[in-house]
Amino acid sequence: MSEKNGVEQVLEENTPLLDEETLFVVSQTFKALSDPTRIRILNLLCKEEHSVNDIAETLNLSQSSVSHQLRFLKNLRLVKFRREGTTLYYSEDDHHVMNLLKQAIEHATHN
Amino acid sequence: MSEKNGVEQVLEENTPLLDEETLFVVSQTFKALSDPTRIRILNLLCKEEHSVNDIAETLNLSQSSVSHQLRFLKNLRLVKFRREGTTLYYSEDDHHVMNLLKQAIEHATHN
DNA sequence: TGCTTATATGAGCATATGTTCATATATTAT
DNA sequence: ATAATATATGAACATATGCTCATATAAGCA
Repeated sequence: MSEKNGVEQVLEENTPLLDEETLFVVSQTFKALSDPTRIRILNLLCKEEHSVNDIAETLNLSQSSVSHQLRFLKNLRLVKFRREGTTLYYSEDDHHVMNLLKQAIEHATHN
Repeated sequence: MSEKNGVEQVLEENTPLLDEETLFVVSQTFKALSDPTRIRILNLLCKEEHSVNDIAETLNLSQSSVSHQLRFLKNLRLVKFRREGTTLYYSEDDHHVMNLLKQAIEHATHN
């Protein structure tokens, strides 16, 4: 607080200021979870893999929109996919982030 | 997947589709955590309360920017404040959301 | 009351974001 | 090779977001 000077700031057991990279990673992670469409997609992939069209139909979204969002999630390595013919099956790829989502959903519903 | 029809969707032990309100609450929560400035502020308020100017100076942000973000966080009830003369001391007000942030920071740094 | 300090607020602006539309690419089957 | 199906992609557009600047408000003090 106001009575602290620089020396105390260093010596004290304190919450460290976050470095650029941590800040970037954390904000990116939460940004991925901050959009309703992506939340619905991740929630769907939570239990089992789904094809792009399947996701689109189940969630009433356009194929294009789903594909764009999956690219976004894939870039952050939150989802992965396997190919079977012309069909791509997407599934979750980050247990930890999925856990954050589950906690938030649990908290939002169970209250 | 594709072989499921509506009835099975209901009967099966399945990840339920999220309702509008849950979707809104969850996305709002993560949106709050998706901006570097807000993350830095919350990280600072994690341990102890801080005045607006203190936050601004510590994090090298403008007073206006901090005030705007604090209003945002206060609207979501993630922070609260107490007055002491002309000074407002802000502190955290949602242990659960703070926990999500800590987990993400932990994961980002400890990797 | 007037002055000072701390904080809040609104307008304006530049950038980011999410969607749609049209089209491209890729795989399989004929 | 051609057609059909599944998915990806880029441009365009509307809206959201976060910052700054100027100014308002609010509390304490001379």
